[in-house]
Formats: sequence, C-alpha cells, structure tokens
Amino acid sequence: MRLHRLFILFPEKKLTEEKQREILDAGVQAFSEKGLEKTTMNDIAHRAGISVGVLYKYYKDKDDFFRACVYCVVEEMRQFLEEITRERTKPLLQAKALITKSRRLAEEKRPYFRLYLEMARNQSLPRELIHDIEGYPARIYTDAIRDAQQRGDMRRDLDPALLAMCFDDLLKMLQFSYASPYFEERAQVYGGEHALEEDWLTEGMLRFMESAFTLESGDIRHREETPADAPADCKREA
Amino acid sequence: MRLHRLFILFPEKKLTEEKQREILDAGVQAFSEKGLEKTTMNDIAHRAGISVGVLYKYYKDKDDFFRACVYCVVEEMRQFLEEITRERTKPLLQAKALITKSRRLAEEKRPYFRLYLEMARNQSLPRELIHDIEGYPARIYTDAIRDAQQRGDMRRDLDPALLAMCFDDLLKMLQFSYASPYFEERAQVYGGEHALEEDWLTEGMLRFMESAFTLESGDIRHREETPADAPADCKREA
Amino acid sequence: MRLHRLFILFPEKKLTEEKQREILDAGVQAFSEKGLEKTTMNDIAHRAGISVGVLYKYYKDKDDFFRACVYCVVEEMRQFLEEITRERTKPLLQAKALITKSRRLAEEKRPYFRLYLEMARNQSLPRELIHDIEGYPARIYTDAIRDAQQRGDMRRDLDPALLAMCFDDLLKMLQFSYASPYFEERAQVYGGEHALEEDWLTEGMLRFMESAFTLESGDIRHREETPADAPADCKREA
Amino acid sequence: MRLHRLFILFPEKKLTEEKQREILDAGVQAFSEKGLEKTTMNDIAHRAGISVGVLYKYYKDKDDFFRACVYCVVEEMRQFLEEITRERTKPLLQAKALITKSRRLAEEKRPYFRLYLEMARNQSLPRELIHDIEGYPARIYTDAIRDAQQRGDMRRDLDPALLAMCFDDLLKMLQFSYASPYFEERAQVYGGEHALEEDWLTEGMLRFMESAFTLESGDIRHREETPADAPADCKREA
DNA sequence: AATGAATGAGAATTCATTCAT
DNA sequence: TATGAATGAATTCTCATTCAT
Repeated sequence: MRLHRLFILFPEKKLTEEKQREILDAGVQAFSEKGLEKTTMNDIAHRAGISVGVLYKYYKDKDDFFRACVYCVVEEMRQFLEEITRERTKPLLQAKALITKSRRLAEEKRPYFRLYLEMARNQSLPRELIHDIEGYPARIYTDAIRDAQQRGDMRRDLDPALLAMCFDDLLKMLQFSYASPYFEERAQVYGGEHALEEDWLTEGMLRFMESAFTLESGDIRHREETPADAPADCKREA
Repeated sequence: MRLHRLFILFPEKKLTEEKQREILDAGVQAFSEKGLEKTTMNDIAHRAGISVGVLYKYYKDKDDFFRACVYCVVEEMRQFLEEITRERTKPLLQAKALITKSRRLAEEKRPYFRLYLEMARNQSLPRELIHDIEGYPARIYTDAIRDAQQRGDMRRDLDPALLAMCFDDLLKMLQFSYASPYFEERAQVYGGEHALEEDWLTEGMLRFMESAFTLESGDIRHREETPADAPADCKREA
Repeated sequence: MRLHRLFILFPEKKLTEEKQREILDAGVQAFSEKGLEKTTMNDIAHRAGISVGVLYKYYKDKDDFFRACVYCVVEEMRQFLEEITRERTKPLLQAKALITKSRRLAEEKRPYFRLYLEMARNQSLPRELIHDIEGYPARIYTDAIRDAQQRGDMRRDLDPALLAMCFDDLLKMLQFSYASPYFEERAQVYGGEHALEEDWLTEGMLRFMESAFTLESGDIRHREETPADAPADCKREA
Repeated sequence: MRLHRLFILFPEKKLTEEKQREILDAGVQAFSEKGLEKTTMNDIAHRAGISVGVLYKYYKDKDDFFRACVYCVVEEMRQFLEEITRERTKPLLQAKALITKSRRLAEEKRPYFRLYLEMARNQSLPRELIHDIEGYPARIYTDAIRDAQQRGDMRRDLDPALLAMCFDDLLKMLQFSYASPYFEERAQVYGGEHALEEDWLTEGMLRFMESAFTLESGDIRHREETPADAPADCKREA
C-alpha cells in the first residue's frame, strides 16, 4: 500500500532500483577489466554516471562494493544453473545443455567469469562466502550424478561428489577459456587459432565428458592394437 | 633465459646469480601472498635483504619484475614437468606421476601456483609470454597423448590436443585446490573437511582420468540396470 | 537575541521555537562531544530529529550554526550568573555561591563548558562576540568587587577589574576541571584520585579565595617561624 | 665513536636532526594557527619545505604527528620551568620570575600555548600523556610551596597541592591571555585596550599572588571601614 | 654499485552544501 | 516547507620511482 503510494508519488524511486543495477554492472565491468586494485571508485562512479558519494552511501567501502558485485554475479550464475536444471531431463542432457550454454554465457558475460577469477584470488574472502558460492552448484551436480548413477546412466566406481567436482573443474576451465584473455590464449595454444571460434573446444569437451563420466574401468573392452591412423574427426594440424 | 642474460651482464659477481635467485624468490613469495598490487617494492626489497635501488637496477619497473617472477616460476614448473617426462615410461604412468607429484609440489610451493593465478588475471600479459608458458606443457601432453593413441593406450575418438587440454584443465584445478585458499575451500565444499588431507581428491581424480582418457564411446558395454546399492568404493559419508 | 529574531520570523509556528531549542541542544551536545570539525551536519540533524535541509534553512552554514550554539550556551551562563547575583547579598557570599554552584553546573552541563573551550580556540571569532560573551561577567564581577572594596570587605590595593579577572580565571579553571576530560585529569594530577569527587578542589579554592581577595600586603602580621608541623587542615595523604 | 664517524662521513645527517626540528616547528605553528583539523598535512609539508611523504616516514599519521608536536612544546616548557627553578632562590622569587618570564615566553612563542589549548580539547588523549605533561610542574610547584610553608614564607592553612594548582591556574590563564586571540580579547574586556601592552595584567597578578599565597585568614587585621577613595594605584577607568 | 630518503601523483573516503521532489 | 539523496571538492595516506650520497 504505502509502497504503492510512494511509487506513484515518486516513480523515480524505481530508478534507484534500476540505478543499483547500473552501478553494480559498472562495477562488475570495471573490476573484470582492470582488477580489484586497479579499478578506482571514481572510475566506477563515472561509468555508472554517478558521483563517488553515492557509492559510499550504498556501500561501506571499496571492498564491500566489490563483494556486492561478486554476489551479483554469483546470483546470476545460480539463476543460469537453475534455469537449466529446472526441466527435469536426464542429467546427461542437462550437462550437455550446461556446457553449450556456458559457452554462450561466458562469451556474452565475460565480466562475470573474469570477476570470478578476480574473486578467487582474494585472500580475505570469508569461508562462508565461498561455501555460499560453490555450495549450490556442488549440490546440484552431486545430486544429479548420484541420481544418474542409480539409474545406471553414469559410472558408479567413483564418489558422486568427486565426479561433480571433476565436472565443475572442466566446466570452469571451459568458461575461463571463453572469458579470460589468458585462458583464451591458452586454449589457442592447445587448439590453434580457431579453437574458440569453431566448436573445437565445446564439442570436444562435450564428447570427452560423455564417455568420461559414463564408462568405468570395468567396461573396458579388449582393443586390438591399431596403427597410427586415428579416425578423421580427431585429427588436427599441430 | 633472463637469468642467463643477467649472469652475462655481471659475470664477475658470482654472488649476483645467487642474489638474483633470492630476490626472485622474495618476489614470488610476496606476490603470491598479497597479490601484484598489494605487494610493494619496499616489501620485496626488505624480504630480499636489499634496497629498492637494486630492484630498479635489475628491472625496469614493478611490472617487469613481476614478469621475471612469473618466468622464474614457469621455469621451475617446466623443469618439474621435464623431470617427470624424461624417463620414457608409458604416458599413462607419466600422467599418474604428474598428478601425484603435482599435489606434493602444490603443497610445498604454494606460492608458485598462486602466482600462476595472479598472472592469469593480468590483463596486460603479452601473447608471446602466454604461448611461452603454456606451449611447453601443451606440446608435451599432446605428443604423449598422440603417442598413446597410436599404441592403443588411449581413446582415439578425440583430437590429442583436446585431450591434452582436458588433462591440463583437470591438473590445474587439482593444483589450485592445493595451493589457493579459495580453491582449497571449494574442494572442501565438494569433498568435505578432509578432501585435501586424505587421498580423496588426488586418488579420485586419478581414477577418473584413468578411464576418462582410455575409454571411448564405442567401448560402451551394455550394463543391466542396477538398484541403489552402489559399490563400496564410491560411497562416502554425507 | 538570535532566538528572538527567529521567533519573529516564524511566529505562526510555536513548535519552531521549541524545535529550535532542540536543534541547538543537539548542536551543543555534538560539538562539545566531538569538537567543531569532527561534528557533521548530518549528525546534528539526526540528533535533532530533523533533516539537514532544515539546518540550512535556519543557519547560513556550519559556522553560523556553531556560533548560534555558542550564543545559546553563553545565554544560559548569563542567566546562571544573573540568578546568583540577583539577590543582593554580600559580594563574598555571592562569590561563594558562584563557586559552589559552578561545580554543580559544570558537572550537570559539561557540554556547555566544553563548548566554551571549543569556542575559545576558534580563530575566526569576531571581536564583538567575545566582548558580548565576556562583557557581562566582567562587569558584574568588577562592580561587585568595587562595591566590596568600598565597604572594606575586599582588598583595596588592586584594581577591581584585575581582581575580577583573577576571580574569573580561577572560576573558569574550576569549571574546566569539572567539565573537560583534560582538566579533570590535571586536577587529579594535583589533588589525587578523589580531587573532584570530594570537596578538595571546591572547598580548597573557596578558602584560598576567601583570604586572597580579602587581605592586602599591608595586612601582613609578623609570624614567628614554626616547625614542620603544619595545621591539621592543610595536611593530606601523599 | 661510530656516531662521530657518521657525523664526519655524512655531515648532512645532522640536517635531518635540524630538519626534524623545522618540521615540528612548522607543525606547531600550523596547528596553533588553524587547529588540529583545519591544518592539512600538505600545509605542514609545504611550510617545512618537504613533501608529505617525509611526514609519513617519520610519523604514523596526522594524530601521531600532532602528539609529537605537543611533546615538543611540553618539553620546551619543562625546560623553561627547569631553568627558572634551577637557581635555588626563595620560592616567591621564583614565582615572580615565572610570571614575568611567562609573559615574554607566551608573547614570543604564542604557538606553544595555543597548541596547549588545542591539545586540552582533544578527547582522545591518553591519561598517561596528561600526567606526563602536568606532572612535572605539579611536582615542582607543590614541593616549592611545601618548602615555603615550612619556612613560614607561605600560608599554611591550605594543602600545598591545592595552592600549587591555584598558582598554575592563574599562571595558565596569564599565558593564555598573551597567546590566544580569545583570551587576549578577554583580557582587554577586563583591563581595557592596553591591558596586555602595559603591565596591568602581569604586575597586577603578581601583586595579587604575593599576598594571596602569603596571608592566611588568621592574619586578618581589623580594618576600620573606609570611604570610597581607594588608593591611587588601584584605580582605573571603567 | 648500493642505499634508502625524498618525491608527489593518485587513490579512498568524508562531508558541507545544494536542490529536485 | 521539509526531506535527504546526490554532488564533488578536499583531505589523508600510500607507494612506485628517482637520485644524491
């Protein structure tokens, strides 16, 4: 009621909400571009079209603001993960969707993933925050994998939590490859100039995972020694 | 490389070579502890037992010194990799050794891996440096994998370079888990309190890789649906 | 004075008069606690339960408001002095009352005296303001002393204005001792832990003044040399 | 020895000592002119002909520097007091010298006494510092007074510590009158335009003290009531 | 060649004051 | 008229870099 009246009297107050968003976006952008320390509060204020004073009205200090940006990004990622896992298809299909869409997300929202790296190196991050951030995907992945193991869709010779971590390891590195200049370059060291432009990385990793998470040692079939001619689709110039 | 050059510049001072080492060590330590920006040149000079003036005699500026530290670490890692791959055992055995010893290395030389993370976020790293750094392991891994594929020891349905990258992805995340506070905590989110102390992570990842890199989709064997009782070795307390 | 003017400006709002009082009280409190510069306009507004805008409606700027607070305090002190000197008893009795009641006033209204100190250090105080503030007590004291001199109740060998000033000097220091943390501590340096709690300071100063303002050099009586045993009432534990 | 060699090798090092002095002087000057908060570190650096960096090399922060200035002033005052009390003349003569020379000191070194006022209002002064500052004069005065009481040169009806405090009260106000614009003006309110230029204040207070500290109530002599004509030397225009 | 004091640009943060609502 | 969000100048403090000794 009261809120509604306020909304009518000061419809601009809604701008504040929007402005908040704008400010955080400016922060994420700036931090991901230049890093925590090289980004100045003035820079952020300028990008957001506000004065530093506003920044300090909403946030205690630079670190507080940085953490808010991290939360913002983490929340976005959680939503991304939620959306994909909402539709209760087979875990393997979900994983497939996750990988494919991660690539697009990482390309579109590079700052988000760079901010992740920026955060990961922060020495003063409270334990709880880390659990907050990693807990959700950890649970989602582990549960899905346990589920798949029970259905017989996934290898059962390993702790589901470990498989979940390996999955996230690979997914994270994939995302970094599309978001961080360093890991981008690294991907090209491995996959050549077009490693990221074409489907080399995404498709390749997808296919790697498909069997890596499905087959267990016991599934091994005897293979007769074969000569150097590998199948066409796995060849590539050095 | 750099070290060699310096040695030539001041050949009369055998101490210089040693001192250089000390200075770089101080740098690696400091940078990995506090990050590039939070580390001061005075701090480094103090740790190395020299004056800032010396620092600026050997290195153009802070960034130049940081890069030298990175080189130093990379060089160390290269040697580590070289040592392990020198003895021409089977690639799979080498991988095994790499993983097991990586853990120990990461624990003993945490600064090295933290410096890697610190470096990876640096936006102003020249392409060439990245190729320099990642090129060596990329080549080693890819060659070894191609080799193994030809012998039939490794799945052939994927580009060796891609498999190499996946391998390095997992290895890197493993190393980070033992070296970076953030990834340490993350490992515990997945594997519980003792994820790092016991062999949960190292052993688990090793076993994951064993089949992940060996089996290909075609190897799939029909498995009869099994009930909820997973094999003992994949169970874990909640 | 000022208060009167404001009352005329907003005569329709009886509340304003009261609010004014509240605002000034908030100011006096804040300024005396944290000093002129460390007190913020927001702080004052918050204490007074108003918005900064109001502050700037009534007062040109922070300095103007500070001066208003000073006036307020000075006015209060003037009333205090007026009340005591209204009843036309002997000057010496008035002085006695002044000292005794000053102590109570200083303890109850510490902010008033601290604000005095805060004001006394202000370099940009207009001459007139100082004359305004000190003129009233100066006149009262001087007149009373001149009066007492004529009656023979006070030493006549000195200018009544000078005696008045000495009296005010001692009175001020007494007040500071009960109101300012620094002078409080100083009193304890002289009189020990309980200098202020018991009557050491007040009573002592009263007795000091009694003869100091009464006797003149000519009154000197020959005193035979006496040994170390001072009279009981001047002894004190170490 | 070593110090001597250093002195010869780097005679400029002595400049540092001198520079220290210059810096503190600049600080005392600035703080006493504009107050603790209104004085900026840049201002001080500028006055001292150095850069802010130097200030922060020698002193932790502004507050630390302020305290150093206070110590510097206090030390100076202690020396002043020491010099005067060194020659073991009669306490009353020492008091006389103290008052006379205080005036000159206060006029020459106004900043010192203004800094005292600036310090006295500081809320965060540690107890110990206050005891440090006030302890020395308190002891000197109290001892001298006790001594004089035993000789019969001073009134014995009061605690020597209390008399000491009254003496210091009057001395401090005298000093303030010559050093602080506010108390200067106040002195003129009492003593007229030339209160400070001529000897009205100094001489008057001296004569006031002479008997105030000498005579005790018991010394009172009966005085016959006298008419309004006070002695010439105590008259003054209003 | 080594030292480390000095420099001063630059960053974080505060707060008096304004002004749109 | 009252509000209090927004502004941005000013201040403290840091630290890469220089240079006289």
